[in-house]
Amino acid sequence: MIICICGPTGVGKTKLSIKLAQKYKAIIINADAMQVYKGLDIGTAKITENEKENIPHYLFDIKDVSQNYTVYDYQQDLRTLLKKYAQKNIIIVGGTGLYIKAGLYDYRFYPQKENLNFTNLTNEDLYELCLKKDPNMNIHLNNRRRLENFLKRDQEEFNKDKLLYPAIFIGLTTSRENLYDKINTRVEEMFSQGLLEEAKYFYDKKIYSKALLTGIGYKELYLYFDHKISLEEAKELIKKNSRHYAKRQYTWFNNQMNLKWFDVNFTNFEQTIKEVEEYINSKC
RNA sequence: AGGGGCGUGGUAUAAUGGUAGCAUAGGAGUCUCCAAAACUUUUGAUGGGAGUUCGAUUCUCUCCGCCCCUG
Repeated sequence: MIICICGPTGVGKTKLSIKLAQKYKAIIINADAMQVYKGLDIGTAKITENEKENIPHYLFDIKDVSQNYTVYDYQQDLRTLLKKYAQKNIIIVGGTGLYIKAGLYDYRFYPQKENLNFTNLTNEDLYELCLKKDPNMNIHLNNRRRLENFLKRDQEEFNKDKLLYPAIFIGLTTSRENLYDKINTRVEEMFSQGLLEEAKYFYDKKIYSKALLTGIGYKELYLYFDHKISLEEAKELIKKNSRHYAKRQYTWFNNQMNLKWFDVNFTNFEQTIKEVEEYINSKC
């Protein structure tokens, strides 16, 4: 049995994953694009060793921050584990919708042509080339990254909505107001737990990798260390970027995946667990 | 209390006696390897009332609110 726990950042996915793993004697697999990196602990709200309750956790801390990790890598890693532990109960938990979908659904990745150079071409040029390649492509003119990717890859048709690994999809949610409140509080907590020092460690080592320049909580502090913004501004920016991120997560989960949503009861989490368990039991 | 100044979307601002603009926050969306990413789209405003005027957010009066100075 595969249970997949989704939802926006800060809603309580990790907590639920432990409870369900205990109940179903399951292993836990990470589905968060940033928690794969070693050392990004406080800023990614990664589960601590103590909190793991001796439950086996996979795909956490598997990469050095200076390494790049992509959705393609994740798909491979996840599927390897799904095969290896096919006889076990598995809980996949994380907020990176694309990773989850690419892993469980029929996504196919093909090698890209590295010899192409688009630097002399305008967006309009790229757009024309894309249309020539496929008149039905629907990438927006301004989305240069996607246009370039589209030209770098030749791919067969496939059905991205075909589920290869049947799973029970659980979505945790709460009111937007409540969630934004949680996010703001959590950022404050991260700072009191030492987020600043965590980021400074990598900054002092002059590591400017993808993980640190795109990870929320790190990229903003890098701006602070570079004296581009104040600490207070960095903190507010982290909160704002987290809110934006949560919003995009909702858009993805609502429109790209089919989840069973559960409204989290923060004052009585046991109640939420009970509801989720009842749903899982009804599905198997 | 007296004198002066200022009130424009949630916030910060622009402009005008004739369709109130921009940014940001907020909402919605797209989605095949940077996804904690990239991109698209959109709801909101002239403090209240009265007057002058064909027409007032703009000019006048008044009330309310905020700020500064004096006491």
